[in-house]
Amino acid sequence: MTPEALSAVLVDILRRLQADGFLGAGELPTEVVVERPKNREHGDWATNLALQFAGTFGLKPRELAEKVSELLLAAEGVTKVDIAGPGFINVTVSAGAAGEMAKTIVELGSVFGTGTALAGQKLNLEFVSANPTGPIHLGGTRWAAVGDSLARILQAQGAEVTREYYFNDHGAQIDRFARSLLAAAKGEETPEDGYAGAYIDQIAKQVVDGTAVDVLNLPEDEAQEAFRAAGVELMFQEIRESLHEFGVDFDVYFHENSLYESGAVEKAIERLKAAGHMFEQDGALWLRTTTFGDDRDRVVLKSDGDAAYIAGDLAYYLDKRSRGFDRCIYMLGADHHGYVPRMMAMCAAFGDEPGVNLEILIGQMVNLVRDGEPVRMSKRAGTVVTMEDLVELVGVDAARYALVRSSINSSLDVDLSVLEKKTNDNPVFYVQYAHARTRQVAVNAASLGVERTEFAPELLDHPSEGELLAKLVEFPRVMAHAALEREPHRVARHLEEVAGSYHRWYDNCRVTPISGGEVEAVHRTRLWLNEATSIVLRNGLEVLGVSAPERM
RNA sequence: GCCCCUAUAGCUCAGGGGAUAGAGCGUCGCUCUCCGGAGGCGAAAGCGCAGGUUCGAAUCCUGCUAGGGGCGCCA
Repeated sequence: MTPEALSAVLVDILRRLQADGFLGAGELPTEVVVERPKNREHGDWATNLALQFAGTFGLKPRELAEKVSELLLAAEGVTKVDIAGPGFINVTVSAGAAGEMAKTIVELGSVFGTGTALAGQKLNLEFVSANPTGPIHLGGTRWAAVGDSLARILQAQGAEVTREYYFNDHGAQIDRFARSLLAAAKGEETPEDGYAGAYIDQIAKQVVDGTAVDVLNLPEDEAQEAFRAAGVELMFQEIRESLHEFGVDFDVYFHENSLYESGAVEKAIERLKAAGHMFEQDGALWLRTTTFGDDRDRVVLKSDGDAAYIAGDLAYYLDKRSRGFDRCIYMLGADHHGYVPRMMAMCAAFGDEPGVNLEILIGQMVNLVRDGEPVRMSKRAGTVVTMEDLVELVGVDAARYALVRSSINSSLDVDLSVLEKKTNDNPVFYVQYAHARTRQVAVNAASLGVERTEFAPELLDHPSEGELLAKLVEFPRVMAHAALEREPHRVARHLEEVAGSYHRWYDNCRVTPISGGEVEAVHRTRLWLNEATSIVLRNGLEVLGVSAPERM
């Protein structure tokens, strides 16, 4: 029995009580909260409906609870109903009713855990968007892991999702990057405000080697342009490759520069002018973001005529909307949170609804730690950790899992000393091991002639089976919740619980008979449960971008 | 000064207003007669402080303290 089914039964009971006159006039809920009690001894499911709705009908919670309990006890599959505390209703279902889910899950297979919570929505999810002036660092790596998993989770709820990377190949930083490359190629010192590091030397060399003309002897500005064009392209390729190795492939790599070349920036500005949201002051053109709650207005075109960074964002947002995205989700690092009010103001200035058409997720920083002591990331000290470094140290699975299993609202500490030891104290192994175990149990079962030829759910009556089933049944709700709240870490945490329940079950209930024993119905039935667990772990790991190994 | 995030076990982190606050790692015991011990069982150990709302607060609100981040005609 699923919690949804139980909820429906309870709603029906309330309706009957109202029809009978036990409940007076009042609005009935269309669904009620059915939860798994923390304490297993309280039953399989619990509902607080009596506490929630008794007041509506002028009853005491316990009065309502008792009446509901009476009727609930008659429902199919329900074996016991208790009232606890102020009015909780605890429900125990028969082993058969609970066990039935094992078969349902197996039959649903990869579909189990998907839903329709976001059906029909066309979402644009922009994440990483790291500048093409260097490799992706630890912070960007976190957004890659979280963003990609979120995309998968949103898709599993029926949303049409486009993964997008905004490529800032316009502006002063790119000029600095180009000057740095040129200086490196000439063997000169890194310019002030420039970029340094082994990768700069490498790319500089690649540009020199890959260009037909003698770039080093071109006039300064032409040489810089040559290094800009070729260097950005090389950096771009490198970033794309790193992401691909990490299991993250974007549908769209959007080039900021294209917005200027196509005239989209001017059009966006014209539109805001026409709407009366722009004004000139001190020789610059401003967007009056204070109209929409920002704490100060923002310059769009600087007094020297150059565009400020936000100019590109205006055009970019309009571009996304014109491509049919109902909702544009941006993932930004905490160092850019101050950008949120002006973005929301921009959204409103275009006549859209902030928080709906434009949604911004702020992720906190990743800190580097060594032996418990914070380490400042510094190129000079050699403590910069890139996506590639992390993958090399711990592998994609462990890296992605570690980065996705925490809420983005919390800053994350990554301990270098732990990574360097390549220890196995990462929870990903706990989950992966459970999956591998389900597969090996299946292999073993097959070799001993245990098959899923029959299914007698009432035999799944061990407490550890009830616990495991309850965890498996919760999976679709966890997935839906993760999608709606944009919180992929919930899936990882749930898998850890499933793995724990599975391990406990494994220690208590054998799928294959001990040597010499007969294969019985209970073994064949347990094989269904083993398979159901396998499916949940696999489906969950899939959306996290982590492999589900057959063996480890 | 203003804005955002955070404060939960020795460490890293979970905890959609509900019952006895959880996991991994670490520490200390126990557990292999047969499906993988990368497992299981048990123990010690915790909600920063002070108010408020509520039948009920780790969760919501206010203040304080501490930590991280941000407040450009930079990107």
